[in-house]
Amino acid sequence: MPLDISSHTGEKPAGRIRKQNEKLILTAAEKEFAACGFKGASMREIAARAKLPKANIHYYFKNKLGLYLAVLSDIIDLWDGTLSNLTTDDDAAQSLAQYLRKKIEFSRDHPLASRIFASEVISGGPNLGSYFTEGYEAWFRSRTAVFEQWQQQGKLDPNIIPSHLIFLLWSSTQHYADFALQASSALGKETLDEEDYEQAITTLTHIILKGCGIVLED
Amino acid sequence: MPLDISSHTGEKPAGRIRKQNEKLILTAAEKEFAACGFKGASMREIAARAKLPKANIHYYFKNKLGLYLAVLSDIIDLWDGTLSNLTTDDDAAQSLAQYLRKKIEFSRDHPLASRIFASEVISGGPNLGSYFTEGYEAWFRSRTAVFEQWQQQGKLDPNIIPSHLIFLLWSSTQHYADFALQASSALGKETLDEEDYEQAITTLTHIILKGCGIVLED
DNA sequence: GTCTATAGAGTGATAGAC
DNA sequence: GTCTATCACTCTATAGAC
Repeated sequence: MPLDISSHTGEKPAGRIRKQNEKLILTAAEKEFAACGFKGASMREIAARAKLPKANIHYYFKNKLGLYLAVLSDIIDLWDGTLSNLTTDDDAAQSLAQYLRKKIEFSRDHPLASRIFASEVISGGPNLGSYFTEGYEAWFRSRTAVFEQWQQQGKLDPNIIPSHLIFLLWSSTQHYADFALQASSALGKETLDEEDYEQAITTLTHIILKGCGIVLED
Repeated sequence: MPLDISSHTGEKPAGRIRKQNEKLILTAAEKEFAACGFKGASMREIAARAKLPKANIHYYFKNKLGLYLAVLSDIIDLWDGTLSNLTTDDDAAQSLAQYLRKKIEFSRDHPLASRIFASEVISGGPNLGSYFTEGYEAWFRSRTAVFEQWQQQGKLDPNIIPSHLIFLLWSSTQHYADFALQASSALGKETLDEEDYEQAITTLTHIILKGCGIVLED
């Protein structure tokens, strides 16, 4: 049971209950949206998963889209702060290796988040609003710029097209969340275990760093 | 208009109409299932896309699941015959390069198929029946065996774990179908063009072959 | 083979008692 | 803040006229 810190933060008990229930609902919604997509998800099922009456969901969240966007924005917040952290100053080898590890650990620890985002993009992003239109290209260019500088400094194979390298970093790591069912089935397991994730990190890091003409000293 | 060959094949005109309508419905269903997932898709919308009355869909296909499975089995048929074609006899460099090209061209030419399969796996594969359970592990092992033989013959870096290399081949190529929206947005385009796909093939081939310790002579 | 009309279950959302 | 009861709508699927 978590420690009650409401008397220290000045929150009303009511606010505490609100946060608890919102958390319950968000967790339930995450599972349902990951399993069924936005259109396929049902508020009835979310309520059942949260073990709350259906009307309570509508008390805390305006409607289905509002709940979905709340889940999705949490996910996008998590997304930021990984690739955005890459800067030119960093050591190319260390940076790439760390990025691959972080993303695979993210796939292991937040598979539902990754799947909801993937479902949304696959279905054409009808609920992403202006996420991909406003400033996305500019942000992406600031990311490719880091790789271009590394290329100019001779730290990265100049034959590689940075944008496609980024797509490779994304796809190869997210795969362990989105296609975990296929991967575990292929390996003859119920779920991927710690060793599988470590082997994924090792193999991906090896192939991509070597393929990019980078040597990681240990 | 396609040439009428029914008098040569012995098909009844009725059979011809059946095939035409089934094709219309399957094409419409493919778009709808890719955009909404299985649960989110609606037979009403599929009928509208096919420009047929809703009841006609049920005349040609038993129910929603039957139609979905028809679409999905077409997709899985397409899937086979790519990785399955890899054999030990082949030249490792040529084989991998060809595989990457084939899969990216597949992502370009059949993005909807890739997305439907991805949606199904992401949502936990509730409609895949025994696809992942019966013989899938054995089939996958026969695929990793090819890479292991290459390793024993010194054609492939022994540090690489074959199963994770296969996951990398899958993920990096399918990404161009499933995440086409994100990729095109990042590049500031409406859709990916021929040059993008060529650059994807070039970059992926370069990184993966070099990363695997394989040199592709041209 | 085609298509209208509709049954019957499930959907998101809300009013109103507690 | 909670939750039952219900509304209006959409869903899949089918019966039955043409």
